[in-house]
Amino acid sequence: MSETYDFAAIESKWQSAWEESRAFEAVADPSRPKFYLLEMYPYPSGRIHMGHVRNYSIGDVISRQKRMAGAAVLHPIGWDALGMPAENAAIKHGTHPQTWTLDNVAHMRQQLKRLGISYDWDREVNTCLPDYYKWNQWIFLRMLERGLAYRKDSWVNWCAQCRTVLANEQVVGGGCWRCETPVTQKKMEQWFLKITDYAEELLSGHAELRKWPEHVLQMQKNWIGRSAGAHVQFALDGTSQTIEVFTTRIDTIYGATFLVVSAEHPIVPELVAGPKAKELGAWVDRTVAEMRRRRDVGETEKDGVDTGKKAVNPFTGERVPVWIANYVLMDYGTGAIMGVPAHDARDLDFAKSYGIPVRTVIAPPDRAGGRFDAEPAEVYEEPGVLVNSGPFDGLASDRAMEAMGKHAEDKGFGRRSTVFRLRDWGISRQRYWGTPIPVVYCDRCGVVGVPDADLPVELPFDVKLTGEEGSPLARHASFVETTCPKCQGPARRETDTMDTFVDSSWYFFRYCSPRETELPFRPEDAEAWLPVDLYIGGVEHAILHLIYARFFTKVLRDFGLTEVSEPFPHYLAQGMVTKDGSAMSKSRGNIVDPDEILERYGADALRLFILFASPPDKEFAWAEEGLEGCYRFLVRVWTIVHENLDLFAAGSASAGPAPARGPAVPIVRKTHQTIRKVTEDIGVRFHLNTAVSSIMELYNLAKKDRDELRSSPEGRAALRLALESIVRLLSPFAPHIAEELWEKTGHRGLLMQSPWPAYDAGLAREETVTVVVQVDGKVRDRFEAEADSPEAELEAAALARPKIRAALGGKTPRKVISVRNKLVSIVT
RNA sequence: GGGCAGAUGGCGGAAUUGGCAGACGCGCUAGGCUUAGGACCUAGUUCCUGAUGAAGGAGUGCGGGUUCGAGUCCCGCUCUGCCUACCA
Repeated sequence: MSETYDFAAIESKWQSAWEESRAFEAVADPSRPKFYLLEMYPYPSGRIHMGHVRNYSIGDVISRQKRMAGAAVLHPIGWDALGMPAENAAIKHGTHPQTWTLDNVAHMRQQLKRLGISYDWDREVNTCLPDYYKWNQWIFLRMLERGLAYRKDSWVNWCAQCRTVLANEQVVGGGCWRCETPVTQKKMEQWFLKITDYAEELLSGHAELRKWPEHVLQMQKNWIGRSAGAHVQFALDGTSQTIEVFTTRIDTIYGATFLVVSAEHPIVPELVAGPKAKELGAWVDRTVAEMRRRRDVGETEKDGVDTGKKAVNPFTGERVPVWIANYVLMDYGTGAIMGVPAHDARDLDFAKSYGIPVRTVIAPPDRAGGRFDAEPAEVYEEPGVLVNSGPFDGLASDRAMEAMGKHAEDKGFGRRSTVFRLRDWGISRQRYWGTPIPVVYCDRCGVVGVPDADLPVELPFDVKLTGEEGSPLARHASFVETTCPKCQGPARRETDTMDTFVDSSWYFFRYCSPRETELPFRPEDAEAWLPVDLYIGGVEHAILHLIYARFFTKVLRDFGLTEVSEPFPHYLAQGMVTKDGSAMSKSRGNIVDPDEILERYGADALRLFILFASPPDKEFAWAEEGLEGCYRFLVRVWTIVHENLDLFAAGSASAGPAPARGPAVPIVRKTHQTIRKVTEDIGVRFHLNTAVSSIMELYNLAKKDRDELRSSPEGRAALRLALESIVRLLSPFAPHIAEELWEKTGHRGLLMQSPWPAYDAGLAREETVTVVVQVDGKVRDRFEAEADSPEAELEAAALARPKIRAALGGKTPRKVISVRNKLVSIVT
């Protein structure tokens, strides 16, 4: 009798219906609460993968539910469309990066539509198009004007064979990915953004991010790496030079038995000068090369040379040897440290290898005043009490740091200070498929920003991409040759392009005014939608993307374009998609292609399964059997609704007031409980898996009781209510089948545009509860009691139970704990 | 080395505030329906003892602790995953 569940026909039918009625359009409406739901936009690599399906399904459930619950929802999508893979594909297949990218976008857009994700496609942005990247350039120019963008020398990976710069991921085992030539380091002038100006605020802003996962905040905190300490100058003996060190433990300075400068430190040439210059110079060259090569490989053996030079400890006047070593980083602190082997494991490691003396200056607090080992074998890194430290003896570490910092300031050889691990953001990329950095170089005027009126600086289409011979733009004469906007004389364009993280640092603003032509976005649109109410995406972007986006937001705020300081007050870090115990990836060959699943089971089943199998923030393990289970559930819902279509026939009113007695009571109660649970699970807890299971429970009860229910008018009304509720509650998860059943049951208008079901707390209330009775911690009996019965009544009832009397065996309870609606616990 | 997260049946997971451990789904078992089915329906399914039942005991990685009561809180471990890594 009932027609079969033809998901393919149903899904395309409703996708068209939604599109025709513009049901996903975001319309700001001051009379309704706004809800900006954002998922991380994808890189158009060619096909949607399961990670995307998961990310976007989670977001879609929440946005659909919010929309039904009355919010004005902004749920946009776009494409992170610039970047290296397009260029690599172009080199490999001889296509143009733009062709390749736009083809991919077209395919992936169809895939997302086929999944039924409720995006406002009118707001789609594509970062590889000039009307988007123009605004990268505009923002860059404003930063340039304020000194937030600047040039400095920096190292890049260089392949001498291909004569080109390589990105880190193009360096494979220290060699070029294409020709395996060993990669060397080359110094080039590059553009940087001054994110360090915002280091303190990026850290203090965490206070507002109460709805971020703790571990993500911790990761960002480590990345920013704030350390309070002091800068101290050591005079280089026999010269007027000083070497400045940074230390977080100035209290240990009496234990400094040597000084170490990084092999990359600018003072190195001076230090190696002298009789052994040749030998030392060679060591330095070798070490620098080694350090650069090993930069991303972990810890290496500590290696160093004694320069023979001495530095003077300003606290003690003591002359200590100056070493050059491979374990001191140039780009942290000052590139020089004081070596305190007794209280720093790395320094001790180094001192032991070279026979440098070790001197204890901090005693553990519990042994202060006692004996201490002058030449300890073990490092003591904790705070303690100063010994061997002249006038500072007896002070606790924290007090000493203050006193000694102040002493250094008073004497003028140091200062208390804070350093950050965070470094300025190098955005120059020597590649084609990126946003051209909008400056020109004029021999007369120097570095000149391109005037706003000349934006965008467009990427020339006619380029040859070979992967060799430097940047493609640098070889493109008509791009490079230009005139200076200031003096009209001949000038050269900058040929570097921007890091694609620039694009993603503000795209969520662009969604608010996607077609704006005067500004990156209209402040009033940003005001209407931002901040993003919920941001969902993989934790792999927890550091870089999320810090850069927070940085850009603060910069845009300082430009006066927005009032918002934190763009994402709520971030949901979605878990990995795995199969057979490891992450789905091409290299592991355990990919499941969403297209194939859509073909066999449809979008609703796929969405339902991916949401049901685990909570959004946990790992999700793919299992085909589980998917089949969800598919079968949809078939069962389809079937039970069809078998009871007569209940929805014209004239039969919607379920009236629930009967107070009789067989309909349990299903009515369960229905209201389910509505409550699903509403909370989606809107408050984000536990979409338990929302689905509670809908299944409601189905199971309806199924079990259906024959009995159908035998009375009250029962029929209750069954109808239950079935209708299942359809409505299911609609954010499996929207197509829900629309179809909504229509089949005689409703007019789109389900997704009808109100979210409301529950009645009174009808959801259980009349009786099961009370557990424990004797000495063991459950001995349970009984039904009226809900909210007073504790004294429960206690009396429990003590009267035959099983409990047996368990007590005549003993008198010493203590009875009674908890309303829960249990009675008897202690003898 | 540092940081973080996690560990619950055969599997994915549930238990929201310290109060019935194992919801829901998968898988499996038995039965029904069927020419047949990997479809559908019914019942069962943490483990152990118990012929079945009744009943009892054990049980949330390991070892302690707090509590009338611990998957949940505290202390100490083990293992797994992720991130980070000479950051002075």
